[in-house]
Amino acid sequence: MSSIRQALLSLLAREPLSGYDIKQRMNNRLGPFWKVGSNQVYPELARMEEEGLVALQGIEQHDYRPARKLYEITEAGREAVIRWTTEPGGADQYRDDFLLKAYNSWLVDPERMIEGIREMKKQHEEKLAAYEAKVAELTSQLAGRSVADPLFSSISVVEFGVRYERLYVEWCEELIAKLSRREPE
Amino acid sequence: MSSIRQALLSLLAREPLSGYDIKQRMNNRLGPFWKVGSNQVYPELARMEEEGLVALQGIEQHDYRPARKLYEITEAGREAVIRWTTEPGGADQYRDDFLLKAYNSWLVDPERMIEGIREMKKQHEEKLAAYEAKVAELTSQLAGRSVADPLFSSISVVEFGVRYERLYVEWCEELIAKLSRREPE
DNA sequence: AACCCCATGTAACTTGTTACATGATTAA
DNA sequence: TTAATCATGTAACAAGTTACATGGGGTT
Repeated sequence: MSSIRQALLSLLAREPLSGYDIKQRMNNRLGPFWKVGSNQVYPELARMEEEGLVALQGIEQHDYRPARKLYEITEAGREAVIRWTTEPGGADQYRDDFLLKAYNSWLVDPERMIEGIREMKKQHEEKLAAYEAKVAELTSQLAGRSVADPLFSSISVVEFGVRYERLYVEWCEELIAKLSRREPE
Repeated sequence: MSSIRQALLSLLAREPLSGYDIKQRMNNRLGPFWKVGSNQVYPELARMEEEGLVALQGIEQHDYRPARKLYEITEAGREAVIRWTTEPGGADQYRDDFLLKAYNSWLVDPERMIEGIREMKKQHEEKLAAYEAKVAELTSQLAGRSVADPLFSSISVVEFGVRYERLYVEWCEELIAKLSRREPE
């Protein structure tokens, strides 16, 4: 059930990682695609170690730095991810504050609203550019890979991101067009 | 900050409603677009009444039924929604469990994965049909409305839903195509 | 001098989910 | 008879957010 547990296991199924690594992948690599705090990562790793889903592979100690605890997934852990991945589940509900703001646009001065939409559009354009770059980067690494390589899965996910951001930007443009048609300066 | 508060106020800005009404609108009308439990609605309404954002308009008593408490938004409440709607905010992070499952698709037997994707696709197709019907229904009510009518805002939001579900279905189709190319029965 | 990076973790707080409780009426 | 609808609400739990704590080394 807990989605964070699944997220951690999904990353560890690919390579051994430390708690810090995991946090970085989630918060930076795929942009704000999935954010977590250290409070969620470290205790969850400890719990999963107790349950035998992950195991401490070793501790790296670089002179002055704090110890780096590398975790690897166990066979039980791998089975758990596979079970979760194949088990049927309902579609998640979509939720976005800005849609609620759009729902209130009738209450607000159109010019003001347009400003806000433009700002939101800009943010999604930036994400779009980042995802597009990521797809290009990953695709260039594709040469000579087996068809069962994790890279194929990664690309599909980032491609979703590209489409999503594209949709968002287009929708913003239409909203702006509708509102300006109504209120010609 | 609290998004439920904003959601309640956004609905009450259009018409007086009871807690039960609000729950219905969120959970049924726009499908699982925004789900809430009674535990969130009723206490939040009480809190907002204390703070003067909403006011009890009256209590309906239909013979045997439990009393129905109708709330209306106050001037302070309306100002609060407008303030929130126009204030700048960062893009929400997108989060969907099924994307994480797709990220794990390399781990899993392609045929099994395809089954799961088909099931997910079906669910999104149903949502798509529901949103499309909703857009048609709302559009037919448009005749003779003022350009500042809440209906225009509603349509924009549901249109987002249509596009989103469309994107999701298309992405599922591509995923299936990619996986079957790899594993011809 | 002030801040960011690495790397671990804890504490306090706010949200959201699931289940329960009441109780009459109506539809399967 | 079983379940659903209306209508309010509470209790217990799970998940997520923000802030804090440590501490040396590097960057501006």
